[in-house]
Amino acid sequence: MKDVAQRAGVSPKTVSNVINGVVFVRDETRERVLAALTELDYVPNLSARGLRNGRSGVIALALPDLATAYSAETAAAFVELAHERGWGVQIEQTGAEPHREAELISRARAHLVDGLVLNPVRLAESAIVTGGQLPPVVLIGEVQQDLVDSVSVDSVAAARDMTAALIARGHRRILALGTVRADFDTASARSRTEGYRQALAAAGLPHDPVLEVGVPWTPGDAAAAMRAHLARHGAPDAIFAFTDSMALGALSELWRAGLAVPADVAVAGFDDVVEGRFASPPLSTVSFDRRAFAATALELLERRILDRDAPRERRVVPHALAFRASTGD
Amino acid sequence: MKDVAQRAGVSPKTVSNVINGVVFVRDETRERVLAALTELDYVPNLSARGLRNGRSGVIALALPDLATAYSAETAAAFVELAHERGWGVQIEQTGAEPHREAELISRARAHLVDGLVLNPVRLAESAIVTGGQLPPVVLIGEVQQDLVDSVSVDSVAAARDMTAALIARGHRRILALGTVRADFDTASARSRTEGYRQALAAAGLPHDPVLEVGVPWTPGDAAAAMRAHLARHGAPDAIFAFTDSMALGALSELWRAGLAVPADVAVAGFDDVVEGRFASPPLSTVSFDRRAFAATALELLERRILDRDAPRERRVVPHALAFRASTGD
DNA sequence: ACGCACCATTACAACGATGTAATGGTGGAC
DNA sequence: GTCCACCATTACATCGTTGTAATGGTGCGT
Repeated sequence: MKDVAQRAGVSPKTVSNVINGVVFVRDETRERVLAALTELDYVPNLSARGLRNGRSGVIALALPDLATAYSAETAAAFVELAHERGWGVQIEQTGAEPHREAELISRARAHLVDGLVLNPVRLAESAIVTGGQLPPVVLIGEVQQDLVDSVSVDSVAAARDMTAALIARGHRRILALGTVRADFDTASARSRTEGYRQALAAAGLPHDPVLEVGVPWTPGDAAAAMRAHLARHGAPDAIFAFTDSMALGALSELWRAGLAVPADVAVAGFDDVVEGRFASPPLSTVSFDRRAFAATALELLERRILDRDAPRERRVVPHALAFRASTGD
Repeated sequence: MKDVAQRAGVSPKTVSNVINGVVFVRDETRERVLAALTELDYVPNLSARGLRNGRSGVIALALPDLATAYSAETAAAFVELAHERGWGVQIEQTGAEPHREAELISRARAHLVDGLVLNPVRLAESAIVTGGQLPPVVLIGEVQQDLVDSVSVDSVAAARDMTAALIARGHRRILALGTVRADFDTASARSRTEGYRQALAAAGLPHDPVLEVGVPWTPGDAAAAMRAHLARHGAPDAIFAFTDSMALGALSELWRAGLAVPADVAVAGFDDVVEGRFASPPLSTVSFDRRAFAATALELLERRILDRDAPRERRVVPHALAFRASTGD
């Protein structure tokens, strides 16, 4: 900046004023500075700016597992919308480990990022509970917590609705894929299991533990679990996988077993990822507006960054059921 | 830091020395400082550190479209490996637009990121060609260019190998999905189209323009194109989609048309994404080690960051063909 | 007892941008 | 002609950290 100032024959501060659009700059001066700016191909040092005014213009987005289609779509929405607000997005993977979550919060406090959008997996162990100085944080997903803002879909209602829809289509033995298991006990799994059970109860259907298949939320684990289930218990009427990703794994295994979807078994998922839309057959699923979700989270985060003491907010984004061929629609 | 120093009864610089593991610190002093550090819950200001020593410890990863399974797996590999090197990853979406690429290079020069891993889409228009002051950049993907380091898979060979494998399985009319089109002319599309043609020529098979379907690389576009093709020209013997994502779209459309895979039409993809592994039927594809790919890119980037004048390198990561049920394997 | 070497610590400046307060310069009113 | 108001610009300090050079203190050899 010093060089630019010298070239334009003004002080560094005047250059700063031009860059930041301060009003009291004579047109002639401004033009001289702008010329020098482009001639020297000046680029501001954001570390310095960040140091000076306490903002880096970067937020962090932390997801449990980046390697999934769901993460990809979520990240894309956040990056695009954050960019509109002039923010960069630093992306992080927590691997569902609380210590990684805590680490990220430290990083945020390290002023490298102005705020943090965090998708925690377990509540009790979550780093958030450790009071202390919290940077601006917005939680996304099922984990709710008293100290910070959050955005979520009503997973209980969504799972209940989808299960009810399967029941309405005449299915009785509905396998839930991805329910809570001792070694895989997440808030999302709990909500969706809860919704599933509520729908069964409401319809007066028996609750069969065999139909609750606890399994890590990956297509591979889902496929393996389905294979074991089919061998031991035969085919259910329908499968409600708690993520599209697991539903795809289930579809693959059904194909392998020579079972037709939806003729022999109906299948539904959760998330509405693109790959589900183009599955064979296309997957019925719980859908929600990813952009609206991200926009809400960013809105809360910005509010929190501007005012640390703003009242805590908990927003719920509406969901909808998308019925496609995998349930015979 | 000043507070910590005061509490420990030393100067700020000594605190800094303790934090950075400088040798000449008496054990007793170190302990006092460490105690003060934890008592005050000190977190270093990374903007200040970045300003002082010219490194932010963050790199940028720029991909054309974040909302794909391929991007997700790529990003996950980069984030994980970068984290091992102590780097954060800022993620960006270029939308295949050269001006976004140029913008990112500016950002890199703005010292918010120490380097940039860029997946450009078109060569001629790419921002890289505008000489000027370049920050440390590593290109990934097919776009090759003289000024900067790059890592890629040999797409021509890979496409040739896969096409040859389809020919070896007795297929003659092999549809290539995602070939170059006037309004969608990318380096990757060129390489793969080239490899496809080479294999046909090597086998003495005729080159039928009808079988080269130019289409944007998304499952939706692929499905639509397949539908049109099936209606007009009937089913080919096999389909070689230039991404798994398009292959999934094609599978979906074949399912819709009542065509059996692989009995009626064989299908192969490119990328080996998880969703392809669990497609119905599982997708044959061109596979490569994503982690090794990312590791190579990061290695080149680090080298470049440490030495701007290091000789330019162009690395090729090996690929392999994975044959699964979609080609009858 | 003196000086020297060596280790531990400190004072100071600098990284680059920007807020604050002060300065310089111009035009108008009386 | 003088003074004031007001606009444009500048000098200086500051954000938090760390490299450099200087300082202080201890123990050893002679």
